[in-house]
Order: sequence, then C-alpha cells, then structure tokens
Amino acid sequence: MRLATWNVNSLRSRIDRVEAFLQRHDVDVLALQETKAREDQLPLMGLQAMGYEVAAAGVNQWNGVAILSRVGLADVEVGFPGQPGWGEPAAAEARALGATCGGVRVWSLYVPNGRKPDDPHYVYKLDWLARLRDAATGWLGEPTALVGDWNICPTDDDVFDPAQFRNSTHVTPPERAAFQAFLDEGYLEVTREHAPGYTYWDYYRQRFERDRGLKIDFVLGSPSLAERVTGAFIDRDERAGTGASDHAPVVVDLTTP
DNA sequence: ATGGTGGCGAGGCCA
Repeated sequence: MRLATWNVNSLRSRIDRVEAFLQRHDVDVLALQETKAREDQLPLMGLQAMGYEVAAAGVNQWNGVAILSRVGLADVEVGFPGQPGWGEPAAAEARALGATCGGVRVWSLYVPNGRKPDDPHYVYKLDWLARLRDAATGWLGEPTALVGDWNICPTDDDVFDPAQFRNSTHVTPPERAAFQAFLDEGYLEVTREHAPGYTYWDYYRQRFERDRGLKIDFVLGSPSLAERVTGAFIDRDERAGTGASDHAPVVVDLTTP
C-alpha cells in the first residue's frame, strides 16, 4: 500500500496537481492538510472518475484536513479524538481526522503553527500536541500512522538556517520535546531514513530554488506499522513550477501484512 | 524590525 501526505495549501486551487500526483505515483491513500474548502466545495468529480473517494474530511474557514483513498479501501471514518472538547479550538479548526484504510488507521494532522513563542497560539500548540500524544498512546497496539504537517523541525538539520530561526516557532526546545514525546511513547518516524531533505519551502525569496527549506512533514508509525515500511520519498518536483503548494508531498510504501 | 508570496474572498487574516 502506498500512503502519502501533503499540505496542499488549498485543494480547490490545486486539484489538477492532486489528480496528477495520485496518478503519477499510483497512490492508494492521500492525507491532505490545509484543504481550505468546505465539504460542499470539495472538487470530487475528477477524483471519483479516477477511483478515489473521500475517506474523511473536516473543513473550516481557514484550514481543513482530508483523507482520499481508493474506492473501497477505507472502512471507518473517525472524528477528532476525545471529542467533545478535544484540542479546543481544534474542533473549529479541523486539524485531525482519521480513517482506517486497508487495515491502517491513518490520521491526517495539521499541527497548530504557533505563530510566535510569546503568542497564545504557541501555548495552544504545545497543549494540542500533548493531548494528541495522550490519545495516540492508546493506538500503539494497532497499525497507526500519524501523518501530516507537524510544524516542528526536530533537529537543526531540518532548518536551512538555524541562526535565523533562533527565536522562532518550529525549533524551540518545548516544541522539539513535544515531538520527541511521541517517539518516547513508542512511535517511529519512518520517512527520514529513506527521504532526507526538506518538505517545505516558503513562497518568498525563492526559497525553493535555493533549497532553503524546513523539514516539518512527517509520518510517525506505531511499531506494527513501522515494520511494514519498505521505502519513502519526497516528491520535490511537485514543489516546482507555477501553482505549487509551499509543501512537497511525502510518500511511504507499506507491505501488505 | 520589516517585508517578501500565496489563498481566500472581497478586507484583512492566515501561513
């Protein structure tokens, strides 16, 4: 099974790229972030013609996550964990949705950005991650993939210029500790060893052309998921050209158990 | 410290 995650930065504006990406790489399950469309706005005609359906979708004014899967692959859609009240105001922001696809519980995550370390959103980010970790600990015994835009650079190697980011979000010790906490609980990040390099490049200052990016999109697997990973890659080509998202998709291959 | 670009939707807000 081929699983991918992509912060698409508007599904409507990039539907042609999404369809081409699915076909180019023969993707079975695609977790999307920053869909930026209400459910009734999701452009699905072409996707349905290609044999895909929406396994899960949660949207709001600013954001939204979704999971596309091949028709018949998804059998369960899951809402925000621990609802009601989980990760407030996450419920209004559509930051986490899960679906069981081919026996794997896939969670499409858009971790709060945090804005600035002295901003209330930064506290919210850490709190949200702690709640997700608590819930995710309960899923360690099953094949679980926590995929998406984590908005954290776990190491300095994941930042093109660590000095420039010294007082910024994404790199602070508390954020890195929040990410590490998932690993301490037993999750494994399964893409880095196969797919080094950045996954996000800011739109301005020609950051992509100069490869000045961040590595913030990850796939964390429970042990029974991680042992099935045979490879992974970052589709850097998808970040090139006009009309690209500011994130590149990350693709992971799994053996069938 | 600021501004650089892009999406949404029609003025800022968000990243």
